Amino acid sequence: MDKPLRMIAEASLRRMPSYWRVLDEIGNNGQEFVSCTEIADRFHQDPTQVRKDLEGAGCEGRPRVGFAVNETKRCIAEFLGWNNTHDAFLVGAGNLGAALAGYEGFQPAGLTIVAVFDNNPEKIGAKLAGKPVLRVERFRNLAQRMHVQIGIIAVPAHAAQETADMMLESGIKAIWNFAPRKLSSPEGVVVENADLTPSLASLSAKLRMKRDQEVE
Amino acid sequence: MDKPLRMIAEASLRRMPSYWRVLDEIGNNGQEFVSCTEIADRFHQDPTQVRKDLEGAGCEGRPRVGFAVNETKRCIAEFLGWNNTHDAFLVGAGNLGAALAGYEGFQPAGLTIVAVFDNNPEKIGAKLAGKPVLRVERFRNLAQRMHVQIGIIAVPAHAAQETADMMLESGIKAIWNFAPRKLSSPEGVVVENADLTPSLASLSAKLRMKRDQEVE
DNA sequence: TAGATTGTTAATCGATTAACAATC
DNA sequence: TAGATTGTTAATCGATTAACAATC
Repeated sequence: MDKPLRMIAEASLRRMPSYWRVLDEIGNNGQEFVSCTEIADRFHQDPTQVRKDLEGAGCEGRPRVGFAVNETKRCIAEFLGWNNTHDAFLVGAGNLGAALAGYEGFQPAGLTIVAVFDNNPEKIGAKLAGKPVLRVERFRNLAQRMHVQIGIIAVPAHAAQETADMMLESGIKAIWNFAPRKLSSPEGVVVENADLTPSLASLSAKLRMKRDQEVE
Repeated sequence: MDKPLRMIAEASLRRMPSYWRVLDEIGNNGQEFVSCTEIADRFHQDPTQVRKDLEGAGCEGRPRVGFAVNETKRCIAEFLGWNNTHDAFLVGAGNLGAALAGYEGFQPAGLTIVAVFDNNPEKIGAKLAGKPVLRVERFRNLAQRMHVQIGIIAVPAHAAQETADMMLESGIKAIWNFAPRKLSSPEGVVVENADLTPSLASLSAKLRMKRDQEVE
């Protein structure tokens, strides 16, 4: 707010939730202050990196004392935009959609999936994790009326791009894409890919390398 | 196999599945050769990076002609360990577990979830996406008998570490962790975190920055 | 004051990008 | 041959890590 919004590194940004979680745990133990070293130790990470990351988020500590646990939690949440609650629409009522609709871990982030959309008549009208499943044709109208800004894509890969296009036409500002496909989208729209395939590739390649080493 | 196994960058590794997918598409169009530039254009990426990545995976192209589509697909699959099929055990039969058990996108990677484990008596004995749900106490014995090397964690955060410990005692060599918590594990074990929180943090922080900019 | 920890600047490291030579 | 594209080495860029000054 008072500080100029410097561009912070993507990698740094992605470490923030871990910091938040550690602070949450430490706070629940009744501890009021914590040093970067203590935070870093929990992940076998460099204390300097923690300090830099927190600085980037605009959090301030006190020399000799450390960072105030609750204040720093608030600061991270503020930085990540987790203090404003976000309503989101989810498209795709399959297995993955069901998991996302029912997942409770998004709560600290203030993310609430308020409705699910699908084009399968058998699913429409039912509930998914307590949320109504609606005809995908209703997305646009409802998104505009409710000022929903986040769209979550959990459809098969071949339908991902058209779903994204539809979302953008509906005024969606940010897309969280779980389909294994890169989306093309206009400049200025926030697109975050949550495709699991890179993670699986890393796992299996490392497992293979390990095996190859053992054979040698 | 013939080449020394150089350490390849993590980021490069994670780009491999996209290359494989593009090659798959191009191959299905009947095209036999493809240049790095053509691959790169699909992601608005640098052609040099594609070339470097493929080189790192041990794939070879032909000057003036490009990379042979099918050969390069095979090369990437080989590099990622996708030619050997992997059986995996999944622990946690909740929403997320159901999504993973039913997800078909793991097939190109040769990953098959053969059994699901849980400690909730109501779930045990049922099927999840066609796979049997078993008592978690049976994990160890079955894993050793079936030589299963990959364990997938889809339990709540507070149970993640004990699940990991149990897996490692059972001889599991690689853990794919979907719980939002870093795991501590001995050197040499492959642990890949698929926690969604960093992805969500990136999304919401960027959305907030965008909004802040518009206000100015 | 002394000492611990932050804040900040400098050095290192690695990944990405650019340049150019090799090749079919 | 000429030209397109690979293969490879060099330059740039950015992120991580180290060093040290500032501060309570």
